[in-house]
Amino acid sequence: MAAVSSEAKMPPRLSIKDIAVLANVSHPTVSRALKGSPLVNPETAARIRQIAEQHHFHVSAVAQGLVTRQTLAIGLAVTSIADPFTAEVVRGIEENANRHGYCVLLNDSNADPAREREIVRQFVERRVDGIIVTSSRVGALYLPLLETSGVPIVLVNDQHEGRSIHSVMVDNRHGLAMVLAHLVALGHRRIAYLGDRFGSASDTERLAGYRDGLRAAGIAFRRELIVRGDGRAEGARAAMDELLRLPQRPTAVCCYNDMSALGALRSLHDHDLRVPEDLSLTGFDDLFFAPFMVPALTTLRQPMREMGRLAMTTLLRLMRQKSPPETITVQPELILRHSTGSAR
Amino acid sequence: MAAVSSEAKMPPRLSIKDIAVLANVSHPTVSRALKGSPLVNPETAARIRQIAEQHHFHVSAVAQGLVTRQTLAIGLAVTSIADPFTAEVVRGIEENANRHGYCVLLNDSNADPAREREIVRQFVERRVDGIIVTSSRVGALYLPLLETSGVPIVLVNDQHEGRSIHSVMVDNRHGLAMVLAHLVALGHRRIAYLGDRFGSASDTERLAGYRDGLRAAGIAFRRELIVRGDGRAEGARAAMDELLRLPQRPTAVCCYNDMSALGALRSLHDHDLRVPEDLSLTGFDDLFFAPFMVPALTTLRQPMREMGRLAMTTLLRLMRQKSPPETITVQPELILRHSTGSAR
DNA sequence: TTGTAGGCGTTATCAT
DNA sequence: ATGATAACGCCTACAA
Repeated sequence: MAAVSSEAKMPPRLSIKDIAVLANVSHPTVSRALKGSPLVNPETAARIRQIAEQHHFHVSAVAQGLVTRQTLAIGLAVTSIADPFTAEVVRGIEENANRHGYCVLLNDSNADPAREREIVRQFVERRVDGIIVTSSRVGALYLPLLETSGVPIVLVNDQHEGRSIHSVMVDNRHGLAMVLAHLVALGHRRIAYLGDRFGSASDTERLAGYRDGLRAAGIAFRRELIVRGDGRAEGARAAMDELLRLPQRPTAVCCYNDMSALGALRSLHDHDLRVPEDLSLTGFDDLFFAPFMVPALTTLRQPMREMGRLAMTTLLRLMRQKSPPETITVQPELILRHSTGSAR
Repeated sequence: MAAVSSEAKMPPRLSIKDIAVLANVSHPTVSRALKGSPLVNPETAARIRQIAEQHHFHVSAVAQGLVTRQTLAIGLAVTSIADPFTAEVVRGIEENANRHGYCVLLNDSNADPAREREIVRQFVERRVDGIIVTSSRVGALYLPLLETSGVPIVLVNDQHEGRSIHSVMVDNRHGLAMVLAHLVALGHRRIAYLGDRFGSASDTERLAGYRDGLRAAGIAFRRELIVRGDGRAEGARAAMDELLRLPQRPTAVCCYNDMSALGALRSLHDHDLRVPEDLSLTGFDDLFFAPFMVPALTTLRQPMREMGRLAMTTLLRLMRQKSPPETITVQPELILRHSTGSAR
């Protein structure tokens, strides 16, 4: 019967040995020539490269990895690449990694801690030189793995309380305090916080900043002004609906992030409320759509790409030489646009 | 002077041989046990696994890759991971890849064709088992590489004219024709197209669909109703400004994509024009923010995640057995929301 | 069921 | 400047 094989006449993968015989030299020489070692005659080097090229030869990074014991690859675990915030951070990491000759192994945990652990395990199996995890809930759990495998790990926006691991994050607390100060200056006193419901550290910290702001202005904290969305538009919309059912509604609402503000704004429009005339609204992140919302959103800019770069820079240093855990905190910047105005 | 070395007492990486002596068996046995081979005594297998675990041993995927000649990794080159459309596609790919035991090597070309080529070269060097490229401008250029390296490639939304390579794409032309039909049914006759300026195939095809729609309705094509943005909000905003300077402005505007619609809407608001009362607006993609725009955007939904899955499924098949180039076309779905209404 | 031997494609360490 | 030779850590016959 006819063979079903599809590898018809797949040219048998070449190795430096093949190139070596073609060039009439030994394979170590080919190896040297191909990586531009100075200890090889320029002419023969050129000839070797010429031959390699015309045979479409590419050295095997996996063989290299085996002997050099470094793969020049880093593992990157994210909670959701479809999240614009994450995507920007990834961009910064990727860019920086590439510039330094590293490749990025991307894995999406879909916000599942168990899956996240599995991913990290796979990373060490693949012998990545370093690992970055964004918005991890289980950051601390990596410590043992880190110890035994020796693979350095850096976290971006660690969501676990109590850090004992390298990480870069934004100053959530101070950020929200700034927002509050802004709102208070506009005359607001009845200010709500539309948060997240998953008990992430960022939410906790932002809420703390909110309370700091209240305290600084001598405004009493009122439990009914705290509602919980899910960090995304749909959940925030519902949370805002809830807020609007209050006997006396707030004059300003601080959202956990821009995604939430997007959903909240939808709710306000549906209730025929005008922003900022009837109610002021703020976000956090400054995602690409913030300036295009109607009205343009006042928010806290998080230097997302820069944070990615920073994480990678930290990792590069760690891969070179390990050092004690350190958390880098970057400051958010208050971007004033048109969703906030004087209190009525 | 004190040593600066940081590799203090890094436990010397274990290999199956080490586990072998610890378990008093030969290394092939360890190898078998660790991958659950049925040809090893269950008890010894358990013992071996136990030992491996307590020593935090993880087999080296790179060594495996060297001998099995497959890395169980695929290369994924994107034009920009920060683009929400791309991010969704990546999600679908990643998800599907993982389910089948594959890892994803992500690279962002930043829309630079030269960089894209370099990335693909690096992929073959790293011996990925397959490659996916999104929105490639130079798809056809991969053909030779594909031939010589034997690495299968699948394109998502190939932007190059004349396909001779595996790819999955959306039916751009039919999509825009549907939008036109919708608008025409609402009584619009003066309909503009706000496109992209980079000569991508999607833009060309969508424009063709626009003209199809015009023709079907017996409406003459008018050059002045075609303006060019850049596929993103800012460029589209400027393009819309331009459109509004026309002596007689259109009653409806079809945007190249949702990002463009976002920018266009901003411009309309700045000109105190109401949507859809004064002007109808449509997008393409149905990104997450479309339902949250004010008014919610009527647009063509592209099954982004599904397209990613599809691309991966195709690649999986190709990695198993190569087959002649085939382009899979998916249909977009018209999502009616509130940015379109009757012509005045 | 288990062990032995050889090789996957490089780099590294010696010589020459 | 170049070559032999030995790893790197695993898998796959094949033999026992």
